[in-house]
Amino acid sequence: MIGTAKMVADIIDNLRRVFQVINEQSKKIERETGLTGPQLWAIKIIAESAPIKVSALARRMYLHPATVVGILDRLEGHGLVTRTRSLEDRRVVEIELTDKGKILVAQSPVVAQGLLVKGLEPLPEEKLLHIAEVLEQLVMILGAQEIAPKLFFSPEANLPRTEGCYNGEDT
Amino acid sequence: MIGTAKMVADIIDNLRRVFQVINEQSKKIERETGLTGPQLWAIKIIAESAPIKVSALARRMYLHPATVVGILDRLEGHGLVTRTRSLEDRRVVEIELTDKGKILVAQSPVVAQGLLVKGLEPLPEEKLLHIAEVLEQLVMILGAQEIAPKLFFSPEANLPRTEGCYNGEDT
DNA sequence: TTCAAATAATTTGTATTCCAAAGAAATATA
DNA sequence: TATATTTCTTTGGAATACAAATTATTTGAA
Repeated sequence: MIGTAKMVADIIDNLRRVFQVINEQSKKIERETGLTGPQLWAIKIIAESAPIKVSALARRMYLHPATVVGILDRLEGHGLVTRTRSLEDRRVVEIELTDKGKILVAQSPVVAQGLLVKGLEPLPEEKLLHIAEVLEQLVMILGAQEIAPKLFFSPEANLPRTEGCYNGEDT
Repeated sequence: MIGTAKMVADIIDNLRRVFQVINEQSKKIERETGLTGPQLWAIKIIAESAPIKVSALARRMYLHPATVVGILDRLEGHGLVTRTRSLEDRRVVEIELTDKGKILVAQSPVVAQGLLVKGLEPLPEEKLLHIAEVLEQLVMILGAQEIAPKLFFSPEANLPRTEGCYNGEDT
């Protein structure tokens, strides 16, 4: 007979393992691309949403704009992104990927997401439904239903210590 | 009819949500205790294993000893830990919690682990078994079976970029 | 129209985390 | 004893992160 306590402990242990693999994958990518976690995180968001404003990027990353400026400096230094003053509103700076940046993003593997996708796809629908249900339940337990999912391989442990200070919308 | 692709995407989204809640909880604790993530992580390990050597602590945290020295400096500055030269081997420094440190650790809530435990415990065994199976499957997919689970609220995204350099055992 | 307020990005200053490399002290081994 | 190893610390450098101040621009109100 398996006790409740033991099962709860097992569940938590396995969740930890999942997280750890994901983080390790992201480290590997860091070594391969030469970019740090936040830099990679930023460039992925830019790839998704270019052209994007500095403030919008900061919001998406849950970081202070000043922090993002530094990250952008480095990405620009690597020739991966460009900054352009908007003609419509010259206070605004629009960030885009260079060709080099696009290639890097395209090449940088999908990390643990890839591992997961590859592992999940071949499973029968029935089993997938199973897994989906369980995760949904975990999310409910954590009261996380309303939180928008973010990128995985982001250094979320480095999230800012205080609440975000930019709450507006894009555009 | 629900497509495979959609279910896979949902699963990954929900994993992200779980991940994020845990990190947010840890941020909250940071604000409450006034300690940063690594500091809290360190002090928790010290609480578990005191007295612990600097090298052992570094190993447990997967950090470079030099990094741990800095963290210890700050914890010592806050009056939370003590450093004592070992009498047996005077190269060794043994770290222990002060009373203040013990109180802090005791008070600092168990974060997302607590949320999970509280949410899981009341579920029927049957359901727990379900969840446990699914997570085990995810772990298998990620090939993470052999990885020892680590603390949750640790800034694992900040793991060292290179392989660990201390491989010995405690004691 | 003019001038104050708000907005957007940046700069400056400070703290922290992280590592590598080099150093000092103690211990172990040849 | 001489050499190597272990243990911790120091030094130096890069990146992340925020707050506060700054600059340029736009918006809005008098």
